[in-house]
Amino acid sequence: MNLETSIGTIVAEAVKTLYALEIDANQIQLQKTKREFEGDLTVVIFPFVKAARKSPEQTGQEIGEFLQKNNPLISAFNVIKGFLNLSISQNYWIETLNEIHCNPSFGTKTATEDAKLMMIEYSSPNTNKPLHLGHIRNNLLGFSIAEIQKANGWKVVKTNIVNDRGIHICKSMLAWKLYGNGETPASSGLKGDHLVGKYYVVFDKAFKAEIKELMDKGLSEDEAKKSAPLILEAQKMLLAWENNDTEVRRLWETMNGWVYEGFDKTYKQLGVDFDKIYYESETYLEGKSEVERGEASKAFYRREDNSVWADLTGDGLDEKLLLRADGTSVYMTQDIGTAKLRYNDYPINKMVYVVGNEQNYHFQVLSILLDKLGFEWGKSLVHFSYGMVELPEGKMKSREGTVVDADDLMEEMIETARETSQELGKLDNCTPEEIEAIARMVGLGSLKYFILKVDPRKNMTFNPKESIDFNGNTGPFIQYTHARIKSVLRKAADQEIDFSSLTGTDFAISEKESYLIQVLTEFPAVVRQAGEEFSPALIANYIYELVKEYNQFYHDFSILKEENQTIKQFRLVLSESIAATIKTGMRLLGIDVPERM
RNA sequence: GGUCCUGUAGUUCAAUGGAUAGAACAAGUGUUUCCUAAACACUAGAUCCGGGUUCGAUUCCCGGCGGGACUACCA
Repeated sequence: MNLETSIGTIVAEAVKTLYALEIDANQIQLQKTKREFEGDLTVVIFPFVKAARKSPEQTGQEIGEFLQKNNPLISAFNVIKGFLNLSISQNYWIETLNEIHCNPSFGTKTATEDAKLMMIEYSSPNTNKPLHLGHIRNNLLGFSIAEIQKANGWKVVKTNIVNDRGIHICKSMLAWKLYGNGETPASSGLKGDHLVGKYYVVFDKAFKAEIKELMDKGLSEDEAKKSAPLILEAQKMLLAWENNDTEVRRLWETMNGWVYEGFDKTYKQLGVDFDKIYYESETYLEGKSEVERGEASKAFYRREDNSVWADLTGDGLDEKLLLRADGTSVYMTQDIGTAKLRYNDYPINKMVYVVGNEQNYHFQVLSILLDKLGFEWGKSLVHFSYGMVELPEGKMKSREGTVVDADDLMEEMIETARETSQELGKLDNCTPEEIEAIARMVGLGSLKYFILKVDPRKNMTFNPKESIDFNGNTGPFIQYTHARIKSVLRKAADQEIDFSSLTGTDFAISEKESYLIQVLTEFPAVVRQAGEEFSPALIANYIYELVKEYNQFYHDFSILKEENQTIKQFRLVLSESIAATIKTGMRLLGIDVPERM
């Protein structure tokens, strides 16, 4: 039984005995005592004052006396206004630390044989442009959520759906064919995804020029967009693709191959991966046949122009197109097919889509459509809807060239970390490989922490110039603390001090130390909550608090110079437990922590 | 127009309905013969406006005002 439950139970007992008030133990409001007051844990008294028919102060006093008499864990108490502050005995904290220290998987669970399976879709790139800052948030959130759910005992399958077909893909193919002169990643030195992205932009420019020309000739903008030779050519190419035209298919495979090679590098650098990748080119046909099945079962209907629609007005939404008049599929069609295939492939208990909040409507509709098609899991899809990353000047727009490229950004962060390390001169006796590995850990740690510490549901601002920070509430601050603890532990090991466990428990510790243990004990609950709320930010903020507290301790107390051997051992055990928790917590965020930096 | 999200120091972020709204960066100042100063300490600075519910509201409800997203035979 943990501390909260045991205190909750005894408080419930107290109010029952004193005031004949029946209250459930987990309804008791408990909170960590604020720093400026004496105590560890606080009971909020206000809910009992009515039944007690006494002042909050008096009620608190009575409950406090009851608790102290009946629970040896409570060493002292005080009442301020309606708050009963309890001090917990030092022995409790010391023994708790020992338990934490002995538990290598503290805070996390491992999936059992019969654990439920969660599939998490994230990343979902288009093969016509390189990944940018928005994708970074998506990838980091998806990966971290997967780690967090695993730590909560789920089996997790990480999946990626690649938008590898469609008119937009044909655009870059066409531009390459027309203007590329056979350029390849090898011949140009460009990363594959960047090369293809370049031709997507080339297409857009040429297309715009054609539109302007046509408009100058008197066409309306809409007419111009529909009749520009380039777009007609792209549509022809899509049709050829759908008809398995050998030449088009070969070009498609070649260019997508370049892109995948590029994406793989980016994913690897970012430290994310997938267990199963789906491609829209392999799922869209399934979607089409599902829509046709839905039409046959009258869930959907066909219009005179031969297009297929779902009427969602009964659900408070509009009508939704599912197949175009020419029979080709749309985004929604493909997502239906992909969902079905996934449930065929895996015994999914929970399906989670990590997709930006701009697609809230899409997923609302998807869920309803799958339900209408008779899939009992349709309504249970979870859209993990996260906020956009904005730049100080507003939203990123690829066409206006204001996107922050993922590869460039990561490289920049690593370079800055490299320079900082060099300036501080702390790695002078490390090998070049070690220095490089640390620069990478710190640079990426800074970026990842910056993104993940923010509540995922909120939009966030990224300032390329100012957001790169290695001081304060940042990844490197946490990494630094870990490295510093490790350094102390190495020295202790050199001196052959045994800190494998506490040999005694009968000694006095400071408030700072017992507080640190208290913060440590919260870790499992934070991991659980982060899983329930899909929020890596909770873990990030928790670790920051732990680290900040530890740094104060480190500054004010000596570890290796402490003369009392028992206390020295205690501080080493405490430090090692904190280092382990930092490492576990950061691992849940997908951030590595170095042994030295 | 409709639906949804959002508004906290100069800036970027915190705060299960609880005590004097926390941090970090930026500004100003101090701490290194001492386990890593990428640290620690100090100073100054904020809940968009108006109602309501409550013993208590940044949080919940209603109404304004501001910002954003969606509302495509694009994905």
